[in-house]
Amino acid sequence: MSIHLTKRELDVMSVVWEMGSATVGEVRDRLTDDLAYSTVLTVFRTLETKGYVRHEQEGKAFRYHALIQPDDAGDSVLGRLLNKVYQGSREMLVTRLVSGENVSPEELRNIRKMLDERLEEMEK
Amino acid sequence: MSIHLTKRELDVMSVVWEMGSATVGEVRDRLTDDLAYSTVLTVFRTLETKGYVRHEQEGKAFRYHALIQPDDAGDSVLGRLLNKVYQGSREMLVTRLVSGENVSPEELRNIRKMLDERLEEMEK
DNA sequence: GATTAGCTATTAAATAGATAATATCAACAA
DNA sequence: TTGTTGATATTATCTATTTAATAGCTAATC
Repeated sequence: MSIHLTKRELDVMSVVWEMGSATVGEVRDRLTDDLAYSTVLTVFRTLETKGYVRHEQEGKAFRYHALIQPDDAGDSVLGRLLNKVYQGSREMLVTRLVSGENVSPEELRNIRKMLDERLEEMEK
Repeated sequence: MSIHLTKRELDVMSVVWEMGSATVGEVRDRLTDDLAYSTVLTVFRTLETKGYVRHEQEGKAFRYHALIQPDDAGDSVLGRLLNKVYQGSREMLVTRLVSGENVSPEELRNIRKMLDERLEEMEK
């Protein structure tokens, strides 16, 4: 059972992940698109129905907490991207990922270091 | 203007990219889901309307060719994944990408090599 | 010339997703 | 008590997406 989030659901989950938890109002304030209060509420309710968030009362408002982690939501997207767009080649995917202008050498070195560590791990 | 493909559109484009070009029947045969001929045709027609493929007559059938490349379609997904799921951290994304069991050391080394080359390129 | 095979074209309909108006409710203030 | 405020709950609407039935066309075949 892989996790599927629609575009809007991802927008909302993203804020929840970033903030740790969030209310409808907080999410609404952070979204670039200007959505109605009830719109954001509706998204939260479907997320709750799907079991991806839970809420607790906080004053008169609800505070929502994530029940899934970013990786859980990312895997299905990443898998589809890898297979359908990059024909299963992780190298092609990463090549594209680091091909932009605004990618710093530090970031590249960090990624390389991570790979080194993972390779060492594998050879044990 | 970023390119957006729906799930089904991506399924179809994926076959076209892989084969170089494809007819409705060829795509239909390669999809894991068993769709009606007219269903695949409809997807091709919307892809053509959007300007993502063109067709030429081949015998009595149409042969479709891609007018967009995998990278073009991948960028919007990759960007959203990077920002909404991994909070902009390419390292986190790549870490997850290479964390599966079925990732070979060769693939990791190839990715590392690609990063080396890119780093050298940047320092020039 | 009628039939069949293999297509494309047209049209319809069901489902999913996005958006928000309006109703309701509870707490606090006047 | 009676608004007013700031939430949630309900309900509706619109658009996008997916799927496919069926109609129509053309070339080969009987």
